[in-house]
Amino acid sequence: MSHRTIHLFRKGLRLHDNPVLLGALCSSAALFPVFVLDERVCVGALRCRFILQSLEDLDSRLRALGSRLYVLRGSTLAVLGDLVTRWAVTQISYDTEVEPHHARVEQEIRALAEERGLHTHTCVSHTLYDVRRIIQAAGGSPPLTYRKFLHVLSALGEPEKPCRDISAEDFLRCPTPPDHQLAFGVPSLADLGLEVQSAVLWPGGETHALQRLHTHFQSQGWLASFSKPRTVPNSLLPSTTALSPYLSVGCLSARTFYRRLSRVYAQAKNHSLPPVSLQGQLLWREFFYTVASATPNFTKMEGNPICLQIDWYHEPESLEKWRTARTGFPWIDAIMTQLREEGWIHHLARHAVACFLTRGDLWISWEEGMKVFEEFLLDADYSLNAGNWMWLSASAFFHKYTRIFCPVRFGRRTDPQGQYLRKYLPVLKNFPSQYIYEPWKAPEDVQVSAGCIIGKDYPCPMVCHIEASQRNLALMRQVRTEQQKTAELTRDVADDPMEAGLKRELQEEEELLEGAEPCSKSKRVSGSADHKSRPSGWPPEVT
DNA sequence: TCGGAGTTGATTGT
DNA sequence: ACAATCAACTCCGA
Repeated sequence: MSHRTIHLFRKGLRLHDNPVLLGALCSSAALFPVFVLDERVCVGALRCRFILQSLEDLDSRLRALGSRLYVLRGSTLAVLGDLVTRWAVTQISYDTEVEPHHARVEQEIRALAEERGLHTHTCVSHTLYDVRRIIQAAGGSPPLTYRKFLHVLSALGEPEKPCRDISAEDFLRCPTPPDHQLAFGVPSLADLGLEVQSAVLWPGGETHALQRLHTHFQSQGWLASFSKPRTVPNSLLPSTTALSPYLSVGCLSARTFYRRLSRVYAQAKNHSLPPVSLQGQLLWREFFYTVASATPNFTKMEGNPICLQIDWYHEPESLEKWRTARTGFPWIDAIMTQLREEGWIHHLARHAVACFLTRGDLWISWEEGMKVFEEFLLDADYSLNAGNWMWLSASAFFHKYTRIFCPVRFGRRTDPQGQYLRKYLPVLKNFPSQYIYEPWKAPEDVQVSAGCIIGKDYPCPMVCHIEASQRNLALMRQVRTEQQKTAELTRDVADDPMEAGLKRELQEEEELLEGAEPCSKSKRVSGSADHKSRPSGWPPEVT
């Protein structure tokens, strides 16, 4: 076969372990590497910068092999339809992705191919396994706990091996047509109307990804003994690999990383295991991809069958304080600052701010937090972001909601001097360590000599953590009791519709007596005024 | 119906 | 630093 092929890059911005591109090259006399920049690529400026850098890198790696990357703007389908005609294309290749937006585009591509009589070439290479195989092996529905997930995987065996790197020879039979003009170059951030002030800590691209990977593999002992809960959320340099941004756009292949870890484990006397090991982290990624692929409305609460239905508060001002690092809790604000400026924060730091926003303190929907993370995280990912937000808000997967992170003590445990806080919140840098996690408790003279008056130079804490978390705990208990009742009713309906009807009437009567609104469709705790009111005396007067 | 497990709490004591 | 204790929820399998 000698096709004229468009290889559509979406994720998978790499030339190592890229089986679809390799396969397409083998069957092509000409191949056009294409990336379509649509508005979804430019959600946040930091991430957009990262993606543009990744495209630049891909282009220069392709150039080294005698090819070029063609970057176009518009909708994928419209761009492809146009290029197919212009370049007399006979085949389109692309990685199969599971998230709804990408799946929709794939459907459109298949329809286009059908209409124009084109070949398509595709398979999965973003995850360790094709998650459809996992779901099949699990009997049709995804496992909702990690252990069960691992159990299902044990029946599937090891993930597929990464394929060989693509070399110049692979491109020999398909030279770049001479019409690669300025029009197909990678645009700058400014071209897209975006601007970023902060320095580049995580330069995008396969080259950087492989360099970072290489550096980590110099410390094989560290890789083998890696244990996630033991890593420190507030170290000044990442205590984990921080390869997630590269994995998220496929600058680094999860299969390559996994395989290389297997080799290290084989050499090590003993090594850590999932869930805490490094391979365990890749399997967490796989876990959330699997569940997300089989759950409708995975990034929403409503219509999401695995998500607890909660009447979260609608408090735009509180949300904005959290988003812009003005909660008054240095631990929370430092993390949000690192997130906004650098685009990467440690997993446990994500726990801290997510718990604070949702079930811990503010009782604001995890969807709001998810959107903020989507805007700022370099590694923002449809499945992982939503999955972890549901986890942390105890909406799904995780149920021990009585375990609430304390926004003062959690950070202090691993950084009692508050170095991390001083770095990201310089306004607090002169506070004595004793007060730096709760500066509002510092006497006036201490505040004066630190050059930072609480309530003026740095905000007062926006809530009383003890009171808020106790109130939220009670709310959560209520939600779950209500939901349990509904579940019982639903079960009864299946058993005995008549009796269940009676029971429901009785229950509604009860609720009317209590002054609660009967709500037959979905049981939610009412976010009534007494829950919403903040304790009067708070925030404390600044003396 | 009961007991054990669930990726990583907080506090207190050694 | 590590262990025991606290107080405690949901799900699942026996």
